[in-house]
Amino acid sequence: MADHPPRPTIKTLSEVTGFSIATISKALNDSPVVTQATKAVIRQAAGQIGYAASLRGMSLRTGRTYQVAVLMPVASASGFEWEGVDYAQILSGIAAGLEGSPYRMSVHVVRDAEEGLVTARQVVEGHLADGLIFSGIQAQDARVAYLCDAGFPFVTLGRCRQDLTYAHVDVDSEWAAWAATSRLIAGGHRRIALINPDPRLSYALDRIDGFTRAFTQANLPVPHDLILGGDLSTRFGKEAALALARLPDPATGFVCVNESTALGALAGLRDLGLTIGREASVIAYDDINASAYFAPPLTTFYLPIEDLGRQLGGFLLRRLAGEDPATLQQLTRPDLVARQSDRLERVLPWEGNT
Amino acid sequence: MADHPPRPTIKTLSEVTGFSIATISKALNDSPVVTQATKAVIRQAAGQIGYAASLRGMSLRTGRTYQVAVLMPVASASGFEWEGVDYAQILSGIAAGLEGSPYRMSVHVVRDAEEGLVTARQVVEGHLADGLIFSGIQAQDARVAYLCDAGFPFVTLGRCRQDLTYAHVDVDSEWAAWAATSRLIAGGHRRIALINPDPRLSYALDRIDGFTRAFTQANLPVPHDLILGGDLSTRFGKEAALALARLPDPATGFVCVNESTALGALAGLRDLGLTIGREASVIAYDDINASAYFAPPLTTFYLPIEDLGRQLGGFLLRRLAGEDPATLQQLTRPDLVARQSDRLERVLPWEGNT
DNA sequence: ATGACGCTTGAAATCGTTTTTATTCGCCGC
DNA sequence: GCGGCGAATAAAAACGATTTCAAGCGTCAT
Repeated sequence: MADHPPRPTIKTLSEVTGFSIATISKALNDSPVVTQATKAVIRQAAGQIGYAASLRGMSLRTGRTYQVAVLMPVASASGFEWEGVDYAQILSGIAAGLEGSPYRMSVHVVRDAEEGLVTARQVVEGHLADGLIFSGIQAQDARVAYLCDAGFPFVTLGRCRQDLTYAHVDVDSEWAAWAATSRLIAGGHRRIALINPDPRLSYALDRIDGFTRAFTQANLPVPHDLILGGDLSTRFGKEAALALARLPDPATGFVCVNESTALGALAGLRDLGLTIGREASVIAYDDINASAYFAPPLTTFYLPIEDLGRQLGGFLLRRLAGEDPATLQQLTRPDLVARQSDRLERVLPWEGNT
Repeated sequence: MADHPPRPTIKTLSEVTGFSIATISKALNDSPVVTQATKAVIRQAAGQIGYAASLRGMSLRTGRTYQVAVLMPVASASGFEWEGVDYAQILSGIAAGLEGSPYRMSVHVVRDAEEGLVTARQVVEGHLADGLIFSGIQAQDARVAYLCDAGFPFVTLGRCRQDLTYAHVDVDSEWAAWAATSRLIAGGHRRIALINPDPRLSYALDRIDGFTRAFTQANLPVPHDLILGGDLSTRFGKEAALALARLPDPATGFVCVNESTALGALAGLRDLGLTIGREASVIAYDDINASAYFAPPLTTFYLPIEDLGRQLGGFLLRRLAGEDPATLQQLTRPDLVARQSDRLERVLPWEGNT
């Protein structure tokens, strides 16, 4: 079809300006060995003919790719169930964090942590990218260990429980679970369920820790029998809530890992004829702002994941610039968004943070 | 940190086997000029030392990048509102469609169609990828026109209304809107609202067409005043439903563009004290299977978007292999998933498809 | 015997950069 | 007047592949 004029290379620029390609290269990379006057001339000419260095050529010579690889987990639930994680927002955040840099983002879909390790290996050994971002960190995470060992720049969303120094961004799940549980305890609940993700995930353990702390602080026994782990699907939320509300000593409060499980829990409790807010309460960690429209609107702990993505991108950029990973670690607490009743009849004031 | 042995290049392989790099290259690319015996030796050696061609080198020489660029629209609604489109599923599908090929996927976040055009230009002119995939097609779509003109391989999710031949995958929105509207008409509704996306989008027009056809087929006046376009957020769904249900001659049936607007509509109608299924009915196009858990569960038209993604990837691969775009066009009808009542008191049997 | 012709393989050019090393040139000091 | 030096630029090598073209070498016809 339509063929374009060949795009200018450094050679074109060399012919136009009369300087050698070596000088051009140095000038454009702002090397101190070339005079200001020359630089000015070359830059002007470059702008004139619309020269932009070929990433291919640069890449071959320098070994850098100017790409950042993101390992995107595919929904782990079967049958295209909604899992309530808007990964697109994370990607959007990462892209925003990368903005202004020459780095582009490539996405590798991975089904689970093992496949993530394989892909990470391919990226590192095949030099497919200069840095890596991934999430779904497990308590013992082989990917983190591998990348630390390989000395490859990466940032994770989540922290593993191994003693390794690496850049990461995380939600303070221990705190969030503690706060949610405490709130339900203050609301009069004693039988509180924790609807949790896959127990291999590091933040699943964090949430159990926070859940446990809330009970021990209140001098109450920890209802270990009410902790259930599964995928993040609405279906799991519903099944879990049904099972827990049908126990001989049923759960009345539900701390859900995210909005899709919370939606499921609401559906399950409704099916049992329970009135949410009176006979049962649901509280969730919220990342997509949908709980405000549930019936009833839910009290949640909210943290927009796009912000996390932006941090991930920014951290990786700084890591690529050589910054020490020990300084690139961040833990964020979500905000409480109090909505419809998450208390039982005996309503007590809630004590605030920390 | 730990430094690896340098990974083998074609030169290493040349030294190992004794053949020249030219022969190696041809052998590995299965060129007919090299004997089977030689090929076997070279392949064996390649496997032995774990040789994999450097994409960088290949890319520089051939001009191909072995990358597919995807333009991912960032949520158009402000404030991280949920828009009910799980773009990650689309990406996952695309990756699945690309599987087995050497192509990798790079994602470019775009805020709107104009930015999409700019990015498409960059991709084409900067040779950042060999093919392009994007969605959010407008009736008059500058990106489609540009890419057709440039002769650059691409596949879109959605069709524009210009007379251009290009590869695409689409949902039959006209049919879905017709079927949903007809179903509500058959259920006794006369004041039916269409909660639609941005009217510049091609499928927004398709939906209006289907909506209109349902009324004209039933010899009823088309309620043009009940067509509202906006973003895909739950907030918009709620606001639209509130406005439409408060009219002097209020809407009783609601055909929603997706599940997040439907969730909003339910919330709005609930706020007005209306009982869904009796005083008002909501029906939606469904892509993430969440409506089953709404209160009440919604009747929807369901099409898993991951399937669409897979088609997109597969089509692009065939397009890159030189296939005629005219043969790479597909229109899929979503499946009706009948759930809780979407009828008024006067219940009529629904007439089936077509 | 010799030249042409297949058939297989090798040498060299090429893609567009960066980086190392070499060259040019003016100037200063002795 | 000449060697040396510093500053600026140029030349050449390298990155890792593909592709064009040449070379070697039997075989066969003349």
